[in-house]
Amino acid sequence: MNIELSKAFGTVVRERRTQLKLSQEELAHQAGLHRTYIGMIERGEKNITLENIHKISTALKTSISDLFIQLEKSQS
Amino acid sequence: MNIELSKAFGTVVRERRTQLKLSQEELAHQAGLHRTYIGMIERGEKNITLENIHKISTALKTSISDLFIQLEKSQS
DNA sequence: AGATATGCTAACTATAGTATGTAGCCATTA
DNA sequence: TAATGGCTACATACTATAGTTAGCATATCT
Repeated sequence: MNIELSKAFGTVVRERRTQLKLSQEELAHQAGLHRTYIGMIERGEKNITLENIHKISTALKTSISDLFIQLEKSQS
Repeated sequence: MNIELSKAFGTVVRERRTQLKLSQEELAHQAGLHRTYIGMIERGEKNITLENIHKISTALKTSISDLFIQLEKSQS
């Protein structure tokens, strides 16, 4: 599993979540996921699937493409 | 599993692959994945993970964000 | 101290990932 | 006509790991 990519994705999620002043628990609830799972994603410990990427992007009130634009920006 | 989203993603992959005049087998080889797995992805039968999204986008000589921009364009 | 937020471990179960084999379609060539 | 090769669909089946949860620790507030 590509740890770097998952970590970068987790960082983007965390940045967006804190911008919205949401706790992990609040984001988890919005996305229909568990609190500890959101923590794992933000720490890059899981290789997230497309369905959950979508749930999280929706809960963060943005699009999947926007999250990856942010991610790719941070890589360059 | 959100079948619609996976199907839409598969369609984007297939369009891009055929544009590049690659067979499923050639794309699979470029991405380090199996031939039949690419078929499943294109048909939307699997909830693909971030790591494999990345492998496929690289093999398709594009970025993850670009694939989802295409996907979101097709949805609207 | 009590409340809130997050990290981390450990388990379980659901399913993604990998692969083999078969069959079908559509060209091209004999 | 039929035979061959390239490409893809589909049906299993196995094994690796994503997804889900509970519990406890740590840290930072008021």
